[in-house]
Amino acid sequence: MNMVQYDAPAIEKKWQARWVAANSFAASPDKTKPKYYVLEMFPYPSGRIHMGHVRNYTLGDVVARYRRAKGFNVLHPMGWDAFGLPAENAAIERGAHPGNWTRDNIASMRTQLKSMGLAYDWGREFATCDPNYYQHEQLMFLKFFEKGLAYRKESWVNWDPAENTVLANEQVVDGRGWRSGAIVERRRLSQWFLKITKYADELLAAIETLERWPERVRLMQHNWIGKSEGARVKFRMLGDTMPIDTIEVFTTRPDTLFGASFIAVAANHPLAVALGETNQDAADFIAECAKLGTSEVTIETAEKRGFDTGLSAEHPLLTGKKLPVHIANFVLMEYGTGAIFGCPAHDQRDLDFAKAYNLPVTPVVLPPGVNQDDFKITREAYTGPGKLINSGNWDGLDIEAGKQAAITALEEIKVGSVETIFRLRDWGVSRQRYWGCPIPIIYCDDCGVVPVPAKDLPVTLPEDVDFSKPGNPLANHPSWKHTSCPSCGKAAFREQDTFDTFFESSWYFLRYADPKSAHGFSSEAAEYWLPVDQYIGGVEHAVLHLLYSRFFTRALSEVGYLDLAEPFAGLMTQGMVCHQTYQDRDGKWLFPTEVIHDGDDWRHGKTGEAVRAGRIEKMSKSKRNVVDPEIIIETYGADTARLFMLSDSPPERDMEWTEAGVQGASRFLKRIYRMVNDNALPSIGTPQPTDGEGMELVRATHKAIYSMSLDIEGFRFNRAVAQLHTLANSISNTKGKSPSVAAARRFAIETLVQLIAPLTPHIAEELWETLGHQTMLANSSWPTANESLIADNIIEIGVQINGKLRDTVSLARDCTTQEAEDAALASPTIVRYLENQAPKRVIVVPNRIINVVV
RNA sequence: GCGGCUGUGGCGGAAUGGUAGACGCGACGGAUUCAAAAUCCGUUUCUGGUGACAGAGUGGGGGUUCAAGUCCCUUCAGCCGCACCA
Repeated sequence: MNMVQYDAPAIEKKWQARWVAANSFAASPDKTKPKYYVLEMFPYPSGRIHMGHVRNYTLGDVVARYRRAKGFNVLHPMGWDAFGLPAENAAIERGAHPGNWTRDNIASMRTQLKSMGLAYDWGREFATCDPNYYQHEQLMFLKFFEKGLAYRKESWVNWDPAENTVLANEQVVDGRGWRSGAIVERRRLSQWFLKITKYADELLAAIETLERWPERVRLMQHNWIGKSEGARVKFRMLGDTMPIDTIEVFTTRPDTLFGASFIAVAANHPLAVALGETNQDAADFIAECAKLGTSEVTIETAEKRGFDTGLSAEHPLLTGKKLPVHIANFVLMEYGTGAIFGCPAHDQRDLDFAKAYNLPVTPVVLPPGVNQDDFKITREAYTGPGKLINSGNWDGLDIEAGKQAAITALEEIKVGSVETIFRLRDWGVSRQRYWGCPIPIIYCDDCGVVPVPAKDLPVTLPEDVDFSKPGNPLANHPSWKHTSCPSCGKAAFREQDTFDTFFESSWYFLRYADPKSAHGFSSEAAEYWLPVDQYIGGVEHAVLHLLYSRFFTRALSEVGYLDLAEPFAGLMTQGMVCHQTYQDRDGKWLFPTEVIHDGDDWRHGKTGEAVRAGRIEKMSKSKRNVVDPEIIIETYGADTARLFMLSDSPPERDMEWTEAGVQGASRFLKRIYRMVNDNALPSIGTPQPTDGEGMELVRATHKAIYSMSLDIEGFRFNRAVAQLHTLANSISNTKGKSPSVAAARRFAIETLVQLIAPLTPHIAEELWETLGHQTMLANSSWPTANESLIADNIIEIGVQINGKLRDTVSLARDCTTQEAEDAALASPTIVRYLENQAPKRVIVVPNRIINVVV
């Protein structure tokens, strides 16, 4: 027997080199072929790949290789989301230039990715920090600006007074700067915004069309956009000394207007601000609200608190009825108009507030089946359906009719109108950072905001920057910001902010379609390749990245780049890679490599001390429950790592990385390797048997092709792997030595190698070559199942009595109902159970089940 | 608080309303070996029984159906998202 060892590293290097030599995975320029665009979310070049990347890219690679084998022109690109904060941190901490640091990281991660054997078209690779990339988004921005899709306004930022810099939200920990520990202040700065709210309705409505998106992502986007339909109502202030003469409120319940018992405004509402200037008590209360707002814990437990301004407003429909005006801590300036009318009977927050401040509670909606005299609101507001009461001539209307009546009445006297508002805010894209795409704007004392002319693009980042001083290096740079006004020629300043890095990732999938284009991408290329047929990545991008990309596609269409609404036709969100955690006696986290498994106990590999094995959690550096993909690939090979990634858990669910699981995957590959190398097989093309044991193996093979194809298309990779095991078992269990069985064995083994190729491509190519083939599997087509061979002729059917399984009978497939019934009733077991009673009814579901009802 | 997802052997997980537990991991028994690793064969949902077999079983309770892990109602637990959104 020929005992060849499975040498994964050697095999993997060999085939990776051959794929490169043959340029196997370049997308074809032939646009007459049906296309398939598979995309995995491109990585931030942190320096090393982690298991999450391995899972993500393995999933994408299976899809890409499968579609290629199915005859599609596949686009499967890879690149780098290369701007971002970690590069600046490295610069500050280690003195590395962000550009060099990023490019070094890209180089090492590219090497790591290549060792995984991913079928990428590397010819399309780019990094978003390259001016060749970001210059195009500068032009896009200018076009957005022309169309009013980009604008400038004042907005709040987190300001670290110690570092003299702006912090991102995630850099603020418990109200303090993460590095300095200084208490963060809020400051107003002029910033750039993209008008995503213009598309709020469209982005919401089009969620319906995203049929191949996970329901939960669609829901999250739905909630994020947060559409509320209601009315805007004006309340006239009473008295002459008012800072403002009307308060506008937004409500989704205009039908409860007669239940209004107070008006409440946010602490930063213009009325409150005006009052705070003259009234010390009001100012104190406002200051208190501002303080509370910063900590999240207090929001959860905060009681409803208010400040009675002593002012009042008039009810718009009840002349003379006065409503007291309060400043309330639960009213948000950012939502609606920053003011509400309180209807305590039908809103829990209003009720809590009314009880705290002794305000009247008037029920105006009567639940069905309740007597009005018995209906009292005590602890809980009633928000359910019912008929209006205490509401003048609206009494008796249901809620919907009441809303209509209210709007009509308010419109008639011009104090209100229909209003729809969204939770979605415009996208603030300014970042006070160096390592990002410069915003191509010039500020001139005379001409104001002047776009950089297209001919002057790109506005590139200066390389010679100084991170030793606090603040933004772009602002500190001696010369970069100084320029002349494109319109009048006078000395002027450049915008010193850069774009949010979500800007780059909002169109990179378009760039891949045409990565060398001088215009970002050509509309012809986009028209052929887009939308992305299958997008794969983590669910953490369910809202921001995916929503911004959907917006960008629409905005780019509006300014003439392309004609497309939705960028991603199919989306798959993968689960996290988890691992058990380990702690030593002192509670210090230990790496899995430091720990050895000793019977049921864990010990420290070096000290022998007992180790506490903890929860299985998402791999994270802080808990040290990480496994380095590079070491796995060196030890077992990329194919083993890929196979294990796919084997156990469905892709959208979290998976647990275990040593036993890796070994299981490795064992299976070795088994297949032996199967090919240790079996004396007849030559290619030996005719297949038509009966006997060989025929059974042929059938099993066709079943495997059929099921495996469906499983890959349905993202059931764990089942696809199970199909491969089943086929391998069938091959092993077929013992016959006759030529016909041997021919069947060759067919089955060849097919097994073809089927496993998208999952573990290197070993598949190697074995394909061992089997005598001259061509590469990378260029071979997917096997076709002969469906007529899939169904067995004799099938085992369960026989139930009153729905309980009692026996099985063998029947010819597609036999008549009568034959099935007769066979069932002839079964000795069934006869025994029937005890001479005649069955009441016999239900026969052909080829499935027989149920005898007694 | 609101919304969503998930609960199936020791474990990961399979099951178009139709024979629950495919496939794998682990465990146990056996073969091979001087021995071990590797490999091969077998057993493995639980309870009772040597056994044929019987009973129970998909978080709990109820319902629809000839038939429910699957559909409906209800309840519990875990996870995720949003969160004073008017």
